[in-house]
Amino acid sequence: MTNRDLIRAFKLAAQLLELHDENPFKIRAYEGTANALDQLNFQVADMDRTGLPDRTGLSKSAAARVAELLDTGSFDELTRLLAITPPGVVELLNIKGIGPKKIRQLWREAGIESPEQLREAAEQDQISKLKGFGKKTQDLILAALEFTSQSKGKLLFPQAEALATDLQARLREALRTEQVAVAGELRRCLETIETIVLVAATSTPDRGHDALDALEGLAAEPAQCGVYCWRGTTTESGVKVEVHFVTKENFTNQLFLLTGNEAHLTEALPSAMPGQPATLRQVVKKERFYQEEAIYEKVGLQYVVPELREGRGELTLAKEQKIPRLLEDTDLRGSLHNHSNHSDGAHTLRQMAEWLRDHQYQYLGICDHSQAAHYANGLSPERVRQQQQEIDQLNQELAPFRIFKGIECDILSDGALDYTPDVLSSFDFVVTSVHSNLRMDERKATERMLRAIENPYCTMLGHPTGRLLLRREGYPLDFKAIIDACAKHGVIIEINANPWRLDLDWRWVRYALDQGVRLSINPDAHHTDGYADMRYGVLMGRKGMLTPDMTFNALSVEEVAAYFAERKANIKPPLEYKKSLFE
DNA sequence: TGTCTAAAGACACTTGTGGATGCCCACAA
Repeated sequence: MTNRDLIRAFKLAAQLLELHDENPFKIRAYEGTANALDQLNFQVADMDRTGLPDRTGLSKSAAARVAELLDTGSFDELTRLLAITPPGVVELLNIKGIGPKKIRQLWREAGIESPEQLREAAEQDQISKLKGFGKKTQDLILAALEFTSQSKGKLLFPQAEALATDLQARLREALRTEQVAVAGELRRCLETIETIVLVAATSTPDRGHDALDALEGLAAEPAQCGVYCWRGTTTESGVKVEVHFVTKENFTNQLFLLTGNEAHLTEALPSAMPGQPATLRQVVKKERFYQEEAIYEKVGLQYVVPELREGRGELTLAKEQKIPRLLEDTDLRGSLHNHSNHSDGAHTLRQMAEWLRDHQYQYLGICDHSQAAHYANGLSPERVRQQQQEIDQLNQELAPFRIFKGIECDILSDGALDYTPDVLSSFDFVVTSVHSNLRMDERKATERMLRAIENPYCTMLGHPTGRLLLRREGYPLDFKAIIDACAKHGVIIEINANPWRLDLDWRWVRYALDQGVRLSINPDAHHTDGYADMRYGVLMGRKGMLTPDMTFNALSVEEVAAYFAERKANIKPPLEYKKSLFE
């Protein structure tokens, strides 16, 4: 059981207490425990139970509940609360936009006990008639239900990858072959995965079937299966699994056919002569290959890596040998946009810096939350000053490693930044992000963001849409206008590498590059473990053909320092920005 | 629930915002 699981349990208990209208202070206490656990920089499960309160700073009874969770998977109060709540009502807690109080009312007054019943009632216009609800809330509920149902049966890339790796290992063992490969969406590194596709070379597919049928957590769908194909779903997430059994000789051809999307495989080949195969699929149907490179070579194309096989113009570029050398993990020289325990991170500045230094990176950009983000312990100007002093000291000690003074500055509702210019000018760089008022329409959201981009102190745009994949839709934006403005004002755009975000969406990367906008792979790490997410950002960049020379944090520490210094030197504060005319 | 000051009982809520509804609920990390 990870800290995440513990946090989830305490949050659930708090929500259930609220649902049952219990003591508000008790609710607070449970939320407090969840928050306290969130701040820890070690896994509670690894610790000696008797030392829990001392090491975690939790109260005795909270620590006892944590111990109970670790031992039994639940605690008394949580078990009691779950027992008196219909499972469907617990499910309602996952719907964005309605909280425990509204759910209590839906349950007690309208007898709604599941998302399905809620949908029916909303569709029949019954919800809008309840006290405290109206037409808008009803529409919001329907939209949230729709989003939740669309997210069903899908996994984030890392979750799907872990599952696929496990399946791959099991199949390798069962079939006694190394030739088991991941194909499909996962091999193309899509941000969310609906079907996990594997290809296995074997002359005994029945053994593969037996192995898969015997796996716990996997349910076969016999109607969809054949001798050479096993299909089913994972019981926990509902994500589909598809395993294709092929002969050794057909392995490469099948892997190829099961990797590229339909558009990639059926796009007319730029060089096709009459009588020759007209598409990549036809090429592979006609001839047997042992290397994917040979397939492209056969038709005079540059090799196309799997993550580019989306049918978005890559074949035309391949024809002209114009697919660039794509960004790789090892190109990154530093990590910008990370948090420390000054705001809501788990590690100290020193820990965040030393981790990067010890892993051969040259610099850290620290971007704690700005003052408006109270919920995340955002920094007041005074605390900004203290943090910057600490950074100065650390920089002396850790040189040539360098910590850049940054901030994740909230973009307020009207597009203004969250500090006065004199505070903003104290940073080396400023990442601007939206964290509040996420339900704007496209016009308003775009105007708000444009105003932030035009602000001379804005160095970089953070997670542009605010989306949380499978959990929350981002606000709509006119991306073209946003990217054009970034080009005009020299603003870098982040690819937030947190697997929940992956925002800027990779589908806009090429447009940004074409406008000359540089991108930065930012993990938004709140913990040293979070740095590992940079890998997902690199994958998204690659899907958009991001090159090392257009990646801001592929620059060396000297280049980054020079860039920040020059940009700052060019800021001419407008008259009204000055604190006093007599300065 | 948990902590504090005083020995059982008082007192404490990240916070600010927006939006929908009829005065409060949900959300941001």
